[in-house]
Amino acid sequence: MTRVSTEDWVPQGVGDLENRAWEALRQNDISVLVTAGAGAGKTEFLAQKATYLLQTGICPAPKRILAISFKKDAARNLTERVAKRCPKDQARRFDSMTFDAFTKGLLDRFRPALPEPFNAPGTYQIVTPFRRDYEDFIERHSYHRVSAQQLEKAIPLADLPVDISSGSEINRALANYWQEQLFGDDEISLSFPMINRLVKLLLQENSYIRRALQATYPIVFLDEYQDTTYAQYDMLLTAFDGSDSVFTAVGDDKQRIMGWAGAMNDAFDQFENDFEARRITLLSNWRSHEDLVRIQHEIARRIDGHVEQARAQGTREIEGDISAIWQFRSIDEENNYLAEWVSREVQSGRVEAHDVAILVRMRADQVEDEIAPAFTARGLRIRNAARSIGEIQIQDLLGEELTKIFVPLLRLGATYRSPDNWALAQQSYMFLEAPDPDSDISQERLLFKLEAFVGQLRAEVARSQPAADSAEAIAGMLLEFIGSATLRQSYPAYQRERDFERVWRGFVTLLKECAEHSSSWTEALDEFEGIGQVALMTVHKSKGLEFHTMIFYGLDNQTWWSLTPQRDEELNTFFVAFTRAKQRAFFSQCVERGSSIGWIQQLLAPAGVEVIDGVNNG
DNA sequence: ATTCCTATAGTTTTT
DNA sequence: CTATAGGAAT
Repeated sequence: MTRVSTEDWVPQGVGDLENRAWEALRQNDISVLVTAGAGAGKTEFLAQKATYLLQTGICPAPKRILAISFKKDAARNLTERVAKRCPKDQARRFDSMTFDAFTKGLLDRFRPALPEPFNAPGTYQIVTPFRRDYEDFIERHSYHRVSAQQLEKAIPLADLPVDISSGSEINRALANYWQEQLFGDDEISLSFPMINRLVKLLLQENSYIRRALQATYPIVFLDEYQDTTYAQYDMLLTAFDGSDSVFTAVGDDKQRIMGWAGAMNDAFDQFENDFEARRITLLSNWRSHEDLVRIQHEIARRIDGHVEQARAQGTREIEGDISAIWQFRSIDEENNYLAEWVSREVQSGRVEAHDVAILVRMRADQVEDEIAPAFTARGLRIRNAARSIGEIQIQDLLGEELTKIFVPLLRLGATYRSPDNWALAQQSYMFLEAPDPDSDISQERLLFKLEAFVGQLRAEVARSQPAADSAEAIAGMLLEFIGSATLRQSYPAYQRERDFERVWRGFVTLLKECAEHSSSWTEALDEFEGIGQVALMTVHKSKGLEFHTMIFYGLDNQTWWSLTPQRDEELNTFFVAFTRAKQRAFFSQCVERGSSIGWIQQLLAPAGVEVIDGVNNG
């Protein structure tokens, strides 16, 4: 279709790229490793590179690009950016997904092709075993020389089938564990590391599937590469063994925060060796302004003595303090001050509530209970995106296709004129029903049906006050109209009943909850979508996100017990938190919870970050 | 039976 | 950093 020559191609939707980004973009015959600090636009770079490869025909139809991210947010973000920049038929050849979605997808399609006994028939459930579960298993079978931790660590590393010929106890325990997970219960129970091992086996044993995969994807992107686990990397090597596929990995060693979950220590060196990759470092920071970048550099230098100074490209829009450590005497004092401060900032119009994030080191649910009352008292709501609604977290639920289809319909039901939602509803309905493109009549008929349904929905919404019952009834209407069979056929992720139910139940539950404490349906929907709410999440969850103002809740030696100069990954976590801020980054510390962390204060002091008495300050 | 010492684990994610 | 377990010393 619309093909552009490589010389004529220009970046889409952004001003320009920095020189090194251009260089990395034009490396198409060899693999590249793009290292760049926070806010360098690594994701945008991948979106541009995908656009370039698709538009210039370097990735010609029917070949596709595979982009692998860690988080659903990130994967979706990439899809959306490419969709915005490319015509439909090109954007459709860009497959962006998480590592786990990629492996799970392969497993779901090819499970019967696995060798015995791993092709055991029947549905499976996904489990996330805790340390306790491994301990129970070990105790039940009396493996005296094996610890729960050993077993847990061994699962993602051991190739299948587990070799028990050596007679080592850990291998016998492993083999037995697999046996039990496959045949011990009515239903097969698999954890993500287990799915990874099954897919590795599948790809290793089945050259047909492997070759098909390689032929489909001559180009592979890896986002947040620094957090790739040994198991994931091993699976990738197997999948693309002997292929000519060209890899582009982007990442930042300073943001490596998943070591505890098995992320590689030497990911960058390994990649350079295995893929004969060229390493390119980007220097810009598009997210934060100069004054913040200067502070970030102090932390970055502490993590990596050789790090290059980033070039700040963001503009400072805020007067006064842009970073400080706020100290409080009691938790009450702290909560009230923070709520008051945020409320004042929102009311003065300096920042929108949803552009403020409260980050915590751990236990977001607990912190939510602690601070929410102070915010509610001032008319602000806290959104804990990681809160679980049944078996799904709010942030994941909001990104689901089901939500994207249902929410615009609900909006139409709750308002009279809403062209945007009308367009969205029409678009997804047409996609789901897939009418004959040549038949105007069938398209018109569908539009008519949709209009009639929205009419019914409006009547129902007008008739009922927002409440749990009415919310459930209205959600039921939606599902009946769209049809669960249609939904499940249209999206591979909903094919398994389990996967669909998990999302659907989460949707209904959250809608009910929001309806219960709202006085209008519009308000309920705003709450559902998190509009006008202050985000609360762990640092780990915030990876890859950005906010106008970041407040780190609890910079004390109890919540950060492991933040010591010896544990480098903890400093990385601190760095990730700090670099989420576009304009301002504050930290709160409270004597009631623990004492201050001297060396962090000393690290930040030269950059002008002061310790301030939180209450007498304003 | 009690106290005292030392070693160790805990947090954070992915459909 | 704290909480807790287990062993040694009282």
